[in-house]
Amino acid sequence: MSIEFDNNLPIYLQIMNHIKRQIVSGLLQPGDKIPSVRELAADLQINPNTIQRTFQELEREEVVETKRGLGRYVTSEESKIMAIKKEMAGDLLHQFIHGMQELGFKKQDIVSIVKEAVGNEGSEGKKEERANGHTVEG
Amino acid sequence: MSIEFDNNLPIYLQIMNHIKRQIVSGLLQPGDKIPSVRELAADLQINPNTIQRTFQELEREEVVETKRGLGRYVTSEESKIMAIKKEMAGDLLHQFIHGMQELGFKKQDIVSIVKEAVGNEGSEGKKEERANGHTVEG
Amino acid sequence: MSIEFDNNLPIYLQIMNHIKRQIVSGLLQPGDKIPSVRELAADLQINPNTIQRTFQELEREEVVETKRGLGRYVTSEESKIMAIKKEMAGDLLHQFIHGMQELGFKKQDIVSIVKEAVGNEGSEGKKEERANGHTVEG
Amino acid sequence: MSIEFDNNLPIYLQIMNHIKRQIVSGLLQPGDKIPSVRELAADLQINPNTIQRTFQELEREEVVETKRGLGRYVTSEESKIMAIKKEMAGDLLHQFIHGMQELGFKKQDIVSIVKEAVGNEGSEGKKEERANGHTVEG
DNA sequence: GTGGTCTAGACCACT
DNA sequence: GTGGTCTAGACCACG
Repeated sequence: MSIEFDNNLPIYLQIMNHIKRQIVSGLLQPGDKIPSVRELAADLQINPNTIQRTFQELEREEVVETKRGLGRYVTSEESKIMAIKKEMAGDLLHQFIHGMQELGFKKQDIVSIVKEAVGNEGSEGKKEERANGHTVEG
Repeated sequence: MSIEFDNNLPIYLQIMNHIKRQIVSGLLQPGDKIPSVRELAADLQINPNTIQRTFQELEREEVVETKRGLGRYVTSEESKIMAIKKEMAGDLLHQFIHGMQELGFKKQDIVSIVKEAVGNEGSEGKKEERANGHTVEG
Repeated sequence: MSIEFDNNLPIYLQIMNHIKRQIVSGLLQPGDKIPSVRELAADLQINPNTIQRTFQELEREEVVETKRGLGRYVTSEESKIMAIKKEMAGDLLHQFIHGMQELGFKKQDIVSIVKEAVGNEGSEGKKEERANGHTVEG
Repeated sequence: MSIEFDNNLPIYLQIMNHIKRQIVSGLLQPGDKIPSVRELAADLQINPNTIQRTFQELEREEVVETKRGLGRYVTSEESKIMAIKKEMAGDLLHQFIHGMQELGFKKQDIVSIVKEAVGNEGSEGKKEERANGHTVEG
């Protein structure tokens, strides 16, 4: 596990999202044990306090649950996980479409840009090569 | 001009993005004068120093230029503006597709979700209700 | 650490240059921790915000890097430091030679003036007395 | 006449220096008439107030003198001009040598760098190409 | 403890 | 009027 951190967002939020994505995508299954604070802190080179905060928040959102003395586990309520998946997907979708429209793109532009992009984005590519060459009316 | 501010992101960054969107979408044309620090500060009820920082960063990105004693102006290099549009669109696109893939969506899912969404999103809707239109299997 | 401040140039720029010189000359080594904002502010009797700005600019130039919650460190990329050394030396050189030529000095004059100067400048001397050693015909 | 302005220094100072250099280098001779405020302002696209200030300062330094109703003229005291030349050259020299030493260059390095530079700098070259290829111990 | 942001209010240089 | 800088002091997030 490794994360590229973005300085404009609190680290604990970034780790939270990372874990939520792992759960939602099935990489972490309901009921799975998640790493301990110390373990994850060492792994990510992050202060344990920050990890602690991450887990607190995840618990508040009922994404993970603590079994005293045993460790922390992904919630086994699959409906909860589905709800999170919908929420996260909805956020991404809205942010994208709304953002593109603010940049002046029409709905049709957006669809075709996405179509084109999923064709190319099989291999990840460096951050700088992202803004690929399709041209749209100014 | 009015902006809904979101915590978690510095105000100066939000105003920066807002102005960049106005430029990229054509609402502010190349060579246009942009509001003065004091004017915008009063308008948005934000401290002038924060606006100053906003403009300073925009200048660093060569989006606006200062004419001493006269005010600030949108860059007249249209190629620069096009580059920013591409960059911002590319960022949105990457963030969306990458994010959706991390959530476990396949490329075809993504395309169809977008298609469906642009059909419904004529009316904006509150932030929380927006993910409801389409169903996704786990 | 103490700096003689010159008006006409912003303080934050003077401190920036001072730190860059310390790095380039080896006084601060790659990877070294640099003083904290509050520490340096107290040390130089300068407002912390001004120091903050100094460091922010140094970071933008990739001369220092921030470790969240830990402090700021001199970049460990030595090639970056060499590049800055070259840039700063090149600036000084250009400014000097260009300036002298604008004053009407020929290339040979410039070389001999420098030769003569390095001979005498072992002792520093006050700022005003320094141009007396050599005579130049109008 | 045209000047590249540097944003970190007041414009009137930059114009002052420019004129002083023209005088010192002989481009403007003792007793020559200098352009009027309006003329120079139009020429440089600068606010007349700024030019006015420039001339005031030059007069304070006795570099130019006003003949009422006739215009402004370069001082005819050649000794004054020589003094300015010495002062400006001394400033340049000190700034250069002192600066290079702060960067960690030894006196011998400085001399050889200058020697090398005057060999190449016959043609002016863009600002970026300045930091030429000679390598010096780290 | 660290840096990051924001507010409030001031002074300056330039047009 | 404009932007640029600086001070003073506050709050927050992170470790």
